[in-house]
Amino acid sequence: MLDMKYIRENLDETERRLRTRGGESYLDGFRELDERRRKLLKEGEALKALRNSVSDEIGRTKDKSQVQDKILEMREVSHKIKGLDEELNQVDEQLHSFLLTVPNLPHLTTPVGISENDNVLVRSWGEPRKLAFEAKPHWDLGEDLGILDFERGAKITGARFTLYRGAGARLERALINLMLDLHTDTHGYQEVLPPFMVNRDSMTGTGQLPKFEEDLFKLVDPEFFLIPTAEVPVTNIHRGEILKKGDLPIRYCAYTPCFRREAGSYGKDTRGLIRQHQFNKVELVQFVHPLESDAELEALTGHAEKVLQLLELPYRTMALCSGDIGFSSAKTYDIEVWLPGQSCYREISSCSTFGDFQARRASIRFREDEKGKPEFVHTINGSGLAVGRTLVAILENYQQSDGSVLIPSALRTYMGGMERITR
RNA sequence: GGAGAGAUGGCCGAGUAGGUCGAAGGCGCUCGCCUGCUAAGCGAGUAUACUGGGAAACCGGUAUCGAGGGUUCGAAUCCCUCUCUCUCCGCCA
Repeated sequence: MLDMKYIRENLDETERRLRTRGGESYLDGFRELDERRRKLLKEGEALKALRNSVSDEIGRTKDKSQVQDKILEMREVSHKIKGLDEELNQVDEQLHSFLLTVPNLPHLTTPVGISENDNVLVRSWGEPRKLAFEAKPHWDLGEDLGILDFERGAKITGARFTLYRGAGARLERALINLMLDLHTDTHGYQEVLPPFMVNRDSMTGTGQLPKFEEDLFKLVDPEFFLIPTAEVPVTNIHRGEILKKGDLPIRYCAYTPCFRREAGSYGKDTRGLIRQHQFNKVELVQFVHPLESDAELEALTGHAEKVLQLLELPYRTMALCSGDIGFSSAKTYDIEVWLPGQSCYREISSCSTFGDFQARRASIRFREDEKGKPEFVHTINGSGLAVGRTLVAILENYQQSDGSVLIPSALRTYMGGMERITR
């Protein structure tokens, strides 16, 4: 959520920056609602002040017969107040739900552009492997090796669900452990294991709701949502809290499964593990001082990249342009891993700073000093990494001409010493 | 699922025959005084949001005692609904 006062005072500038996201208009109607709200507020509060002081006087008068006329008068005033309050509540609600649907302002360093074609290459690491034979896509490798069972997954649940078996299941688990160990032991994150279902307030706090309900799996009674990313429960750990300056930065990492409806992507990536309704992810989440967020985003992105370096998987890091960043994001780096089976780079991590956008929605604040006013923290997060896609990258990059797959050396202890997956 | 208890400021905890309660008291914290170490003692301060005024320091108004609604001139206090927490029973990984 954007700061109402900031919008009020910088309406044109804000609108201009929002439009770099590609939409037509974002703030139509704000001015009218805002002015109407303040008018109603002023009127109602004046009447309440009157009522308070007269009621006080009535209370101090022993002989109530002397103040009968005032009681009657205040009855009228209260009636008026009630009407004004109702009107105000309506306007408030309109304004609030309006603000909840306005996306974040792009960061000043976010490249301006329309689509993913305008994203900017920041750096690349490793050489895309040239295999001496025809590379197989991971779905063929996985089925041939008997470690990925797409048919059974579809039978058990439906499309975009997969059954992992044997070394495949073990590899997924090994990756989760490798990532968690790296981030906790060397990058200084605290591991948390949050609930996988959250309530509406949590989804609103991080920005998934109210706008993107159709992307979520929802339970009806009680009304809970399956998390689409650990960002949601982990960021909401501190919803409604005022943190101490000394607490910052707070760094959490969490393994969770993620559940996404993938509405609107029918027919896209229908084969293999790339786009599933349920996938595993290790997520990095930080609560930082506003002055630190830019630097911490760089650091966090580096933490995610480190996983790929350990696994010796070639990747590149892209700065997403204003037209391609997500609703809540101010700035996003995507890390894309090279997939020889498909001869392309695919997103394996997305690292974003949200500025105070989520913190304002979720009311996560800190005090600069003991007596200071609470200020909003900045939140940043990123995948470190998407586990299923990492498994895909390993299968495709480490495949051998005989159809077997070598295990990257960093992963072997986690695989009980296994060096190669064979049929 | 059944029965009961409860939700007050950073924490603990008063306040329920409605008015002087944004809320006693204690702890914690901040600042000052005092004390030739640490400690103790004394004094003052110590919620948040919105809103009006002001360059600012700050001053005023309104709201908030789990959430929402109701009764009333007036509600932390009365009524209703909901949420959450705790205890006991049942069930269960």
